[in-house]
Amino acid sequence: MILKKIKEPAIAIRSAAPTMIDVATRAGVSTMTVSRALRDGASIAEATRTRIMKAVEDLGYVLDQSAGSLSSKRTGFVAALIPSINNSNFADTARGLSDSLAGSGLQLLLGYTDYSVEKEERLIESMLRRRPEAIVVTGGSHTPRGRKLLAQAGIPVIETWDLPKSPIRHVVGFSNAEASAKLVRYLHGKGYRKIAFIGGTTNRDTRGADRRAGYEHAVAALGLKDSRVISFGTPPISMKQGGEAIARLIEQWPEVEAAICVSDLSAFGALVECQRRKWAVPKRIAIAGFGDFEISSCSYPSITTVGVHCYDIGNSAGELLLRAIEGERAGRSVPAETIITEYAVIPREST
Amino acid sequence: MILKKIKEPAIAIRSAAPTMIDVATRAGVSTMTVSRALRDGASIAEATRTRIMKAVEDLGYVLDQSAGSLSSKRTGFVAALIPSINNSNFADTARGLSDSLAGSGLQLLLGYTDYSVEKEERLIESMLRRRPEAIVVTGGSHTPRGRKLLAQAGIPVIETWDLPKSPIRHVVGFSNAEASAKLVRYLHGKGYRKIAFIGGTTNRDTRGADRRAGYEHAVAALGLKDSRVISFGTPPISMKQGGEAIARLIEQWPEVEAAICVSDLSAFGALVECQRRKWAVPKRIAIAGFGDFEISSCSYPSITTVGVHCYDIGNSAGELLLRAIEGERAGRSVPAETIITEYAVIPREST
DNA sequence: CTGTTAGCGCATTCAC
DNA sequence: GTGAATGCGCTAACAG
Repeated sequence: MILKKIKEPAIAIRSAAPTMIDVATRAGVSTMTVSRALRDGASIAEATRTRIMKAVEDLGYVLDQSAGSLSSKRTGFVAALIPSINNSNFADTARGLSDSLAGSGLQLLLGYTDYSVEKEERLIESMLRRRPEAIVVTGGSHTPRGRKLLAQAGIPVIETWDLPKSPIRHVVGFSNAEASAKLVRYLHGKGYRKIAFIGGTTNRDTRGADRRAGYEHAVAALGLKDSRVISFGTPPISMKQGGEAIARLIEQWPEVEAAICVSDLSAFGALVECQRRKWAVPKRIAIAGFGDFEISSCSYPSITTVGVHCYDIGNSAGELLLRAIEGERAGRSVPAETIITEYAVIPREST
Repeated sequence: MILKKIKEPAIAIRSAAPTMIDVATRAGVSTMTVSRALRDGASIAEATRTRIMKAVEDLGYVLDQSAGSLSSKRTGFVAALIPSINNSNFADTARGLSDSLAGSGLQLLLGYTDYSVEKEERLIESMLRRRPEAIVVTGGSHTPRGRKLLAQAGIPVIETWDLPKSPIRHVVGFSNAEASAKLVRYLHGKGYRKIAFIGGTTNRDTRGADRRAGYEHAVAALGLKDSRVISFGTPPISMKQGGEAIARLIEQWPEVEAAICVSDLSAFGALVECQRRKWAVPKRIAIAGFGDFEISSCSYPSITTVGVHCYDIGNSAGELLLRAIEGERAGRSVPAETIITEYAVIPREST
């Protein structure tokens, strides 16, 4: 893995970083004036400000925000927990969140739970130690202690990507079960009757589990007698696993006409496996995914999926959170809000 | 005249979060003892500790780390800047970094530059305000001020994903130009002579620019007279753009035999476009990518690429940074280190 | 527009 | 094993 290491001699250790006092002394003002000059919006004589900025420049001074936030009781942090940083859906949500925070002076503290509520609990605690001004979590499933920590944190809490039965406070999400059911009904409308579901073995990915539940519910509601569920591995689900799963599926239920995969990544893996085995898609078997990843629009054939507006989930959460923070600051009581984001079946070539 | 502020009794309804004083009072000890109990390794009577923990539990107390770090001068932050959170290569690096930090008590402060050195400069400054104990950046290109900020920060600086000519301090990376050249030589060895390069129009993505430079250098060195470069769009490069680019390539230089794409994502887009247009890959045209994304091993045909150990870059950076932090704490002078990570051409079906 | 005073909540340092 | 005094670097609140 590591090819070679090159070491160079060390240089002298530098002296302690300059503080605001150093800047104030050099500019011949008080620290308070420096503090004002460094924020925008404060009324400062232009000459004073230039003098201060010069001192800042000369000394290479950088404001210490941890000290500032101790005093102002505003850390400028917003915490967000997502299951995985390597999943482009959640990465999009993080981007949407980050974008809506840009300009507010709030910085995102990102953590990933690896689809584990235990790891989430630990992360919640370590995040709260940083005194974030709001916290965004993925999903509505938490450990009892995690839930308690969130509820007692005294900051806006937003659960995303789901519609929890008893939300902690705010929610930005959609029903994964309903979205999945909608996909089943779409396939049914296209004439497919023997529809299977491919997902993970565990319920660690609660959204995946909800999608499976939605599938089973819809299949039953449509009077399609048998539900066919193939389970494979633990999240994060990979393309490769999707390929293995579809092979197992066809082996187990050769009559199957369509397969819904828990995400586009596994759908793509399934699609490619079909191509390798010369099973025509959608003729021999139709394939649908979930999430509208870039790959499902780019593959050949392109993959039918459910578009879930990942970016918007993050973006709306960010805006909601800004409103909530501002409201609490102004002493207003902020009502709990649930924002239901849109989703839509996107028909493509694979079905 | 003296204004007297009367403090409300502790029994008052307090919406404010409990502090260590509250815990200490409740447990009948001093704050110092609480502080010790909350860290591991301190010598505390077991009975005292249990009493304190009970008080913590009862009050729902959570340590305030921003206050702690002001006093201890250790924030527990490590800053990392990556170009994009939506690129699985950089997400892998972030994961590697985060994993190597787990257990050290250090928390990752992630920022993404959107491939812009100007945005990077702003991020460097806002990160430094948080007084991270080390900072990891992607690449060796920075604005002059960004570079100066990094150099003067007084903390370990690690540049990754590249081998800068004059590094700021530590480096964990590889030569993108050489890796790209190696891919050219591999294709040459397979008999290809008319080799093209597909990349972005700008030099914003400096790693992409290096790969193009490496391509041109290798093509010249091998005596392949013409270099064929197709440029499209700005980073982040998408699959779709790869598809458009290959169409333009074939139109412009119909004789072309092989195309190297700046990343696997554009390579995949190119591959799919060829399939749509019934251009056999690799028969009509061979395609190679860069980065060994999951998709290049999963697609059909699978895509020849350069594997670059993204996770290891982050992981090694994390370990290096832990050594450096520990060294500086111990007063040792830490020599500048350059860790060159491996890369390898991974031959697959597309060439 | 600028300065003074008084903490923010914790950990360091030294006592005991 | 525990406590008291002190200050980290900054900003709120007020005075001028």
